[in-house]
Amino acid sequence: MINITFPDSTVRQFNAGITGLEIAQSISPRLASEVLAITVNEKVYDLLRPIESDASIKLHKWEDKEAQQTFWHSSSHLMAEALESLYPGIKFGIGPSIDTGFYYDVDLGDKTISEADLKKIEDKMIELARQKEHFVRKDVTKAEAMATYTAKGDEYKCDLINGLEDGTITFYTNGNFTDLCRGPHLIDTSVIKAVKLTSIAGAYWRGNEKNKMLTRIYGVTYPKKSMLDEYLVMLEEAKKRDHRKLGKELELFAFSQRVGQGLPLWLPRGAVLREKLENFLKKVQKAHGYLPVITPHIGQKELYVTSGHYAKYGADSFQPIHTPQEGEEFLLKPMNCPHHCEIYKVKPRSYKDLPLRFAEFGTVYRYEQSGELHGLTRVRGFTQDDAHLFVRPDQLKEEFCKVIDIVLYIFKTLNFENFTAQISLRDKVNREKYIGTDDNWEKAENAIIEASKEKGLSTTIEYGEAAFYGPKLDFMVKDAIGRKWQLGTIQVDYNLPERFELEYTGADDKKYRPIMIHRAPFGSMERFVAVLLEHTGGKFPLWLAPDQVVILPVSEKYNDFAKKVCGLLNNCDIRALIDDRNETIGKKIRENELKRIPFQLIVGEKEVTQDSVSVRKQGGEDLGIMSIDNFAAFVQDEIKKQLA
RNA sequence: GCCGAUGUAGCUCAGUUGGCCAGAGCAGCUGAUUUGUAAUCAGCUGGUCGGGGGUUCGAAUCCCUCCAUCGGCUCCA
Repeated sequence: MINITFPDSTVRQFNAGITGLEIAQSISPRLASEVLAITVNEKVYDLLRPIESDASIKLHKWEDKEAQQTFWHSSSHLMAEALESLYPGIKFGIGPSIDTGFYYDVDLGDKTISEADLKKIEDKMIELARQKEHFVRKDVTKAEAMATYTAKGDEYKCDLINGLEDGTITFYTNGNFTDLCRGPHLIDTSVIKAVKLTSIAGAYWRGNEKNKMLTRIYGVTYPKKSMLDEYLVMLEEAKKRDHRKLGKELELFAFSQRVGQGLPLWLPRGAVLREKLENFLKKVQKAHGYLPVITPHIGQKELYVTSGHYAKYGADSFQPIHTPQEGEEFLLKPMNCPHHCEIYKVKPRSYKDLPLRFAEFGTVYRYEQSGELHGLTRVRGFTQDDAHLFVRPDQLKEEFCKVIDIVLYIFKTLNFENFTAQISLRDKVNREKYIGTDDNWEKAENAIIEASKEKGLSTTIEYGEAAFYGPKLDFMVKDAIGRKWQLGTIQVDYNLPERFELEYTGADDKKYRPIMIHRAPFGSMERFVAVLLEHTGGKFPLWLAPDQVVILPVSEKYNDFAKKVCGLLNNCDIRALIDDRNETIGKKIRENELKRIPFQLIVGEKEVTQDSVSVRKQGGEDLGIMSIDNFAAFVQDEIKKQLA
């Protein structure tokens, strides 16, 4: 007999060799029919894999990530089986589950596959799924595994097997398809009811651009047709919210081939939006003791040689600008920190001066590969809401906490309710790519971990994700339709103070080295606006909306009254404008609705007589007739509430 | 940068296998209308069909090349 511990800590005894499915059956038939995977001592198992010794377990239904991963991983094997039957001789790379769905990398030889072929593959998958094919696990020796794939002529699988340890290799078979695979898998294919192959793309074998490019087929499957439909609706919604589309429609930003790819042009409405965001953050920063600084867009090459960035990124950057006479070399600044270090150095600093917090909305230029550019989220010229804090070692944690406070305040104000923080540390093994001493790294990593804990953040730790000069804390937000975005970042840096020989004088009159914190709560103005657009679908909070109120005269007769209303509102710092085109009121309402202007004021005969306005909220809600003063007070009150 | 796809008026899109002067809706302009909560009517203007080169009697359509965009990959200080 073995002891099985359940998530609620109860312990029950079973015969050794019991399976997850049998445990579920012992609880209820319903559970047994819904369970998709089981975690045994932190490892996800097949439901039919025997459990031989004492273990703590958790059964997973669809709602659990573990169940979805198993489901999608099995789906990728199902797709592979369909592909093999439709394209004999096809070779397989890897086919994992991903956040939503799965993919499989395949080598079709001289055949090609296009979007039009996906339907055929989907149909085949459904056909195979209905045959209730069991996923059968089999332990194999390394030699056997190698022999199998050598015979099959699949060099990718051979490559994978080479990297595996003998005794840990397993095959899984479903129907006519056998795959090298660690598992786990579903019991059989019959639970896969709905299939959608979403796209095809090229992907290098093992992610290395020197290797052959394979064809990657993406797909997603669900246990119910309705779930797939829901997912497809979400995708449609995401398309509608695409910031590139909204940015164009709402006239916020544009790109010009003549100006250059990846170089956004901010249109008047976008510029207002951006200015509001900047002012909002400036106010918060002022309250937190930040000092504004301004630095040039270029700097001598020597500056970046000193900072170490030139050695690391010089070759992949915009190349130096040469002066005509003296042969000097300047670089477009790829970051603001070296400039801020020089500001630190303009005079001797005392321990009493610290922490020093230099803030700048600094525009930087980075040569991103052309295939990487994407709307406002990945550009070649962008403005960071940057600041560098120079602190004493005893202030590090406290300052870090304060920065977290600012980030949290911003997220709250902009209604990002769902966020997590990712702590990025050094790779555990591979350490040659990082600069700085082990001792300093450890101190910095601990400061981040402690500060996050103190602030009660829900964090994940990623090894190997740190910047080359220090560990960092990144904030990931979930937008209105559940997609994850990385926004703010806080980074500890022991390296630049060293390279720039930054110092302060201690109470004992000795010289000490400050620690630097890089931080950008928005990340960049471009990226933040993009995420905000997709989060809100273009319906910005009132305080941010480029135009807050539009006044719609019912006919041209009321234009003068509209002007008076507009003037009064503008005097109250409310951004109002008049739509005095010679159009029907219906058309004006429609078009201003589409511009997502928060309030529409309809003025006609009735309003003029009563010296008042009829208020329509974006979306159609009728707030009735109000005096101009009351409306202004109402708007100001709403804004105050949003910024509280 | 790599693989694949796309590029027709300011915007969204038609344009059969190469064949008269390249089309529509919206936007813009002009006029009529003076409007009450999501599109008033009419007329007009607007295009080197992404750029360049080629094949052909003839190219938006076929080929080459460059550019840009989109989906991925790699990358992201």
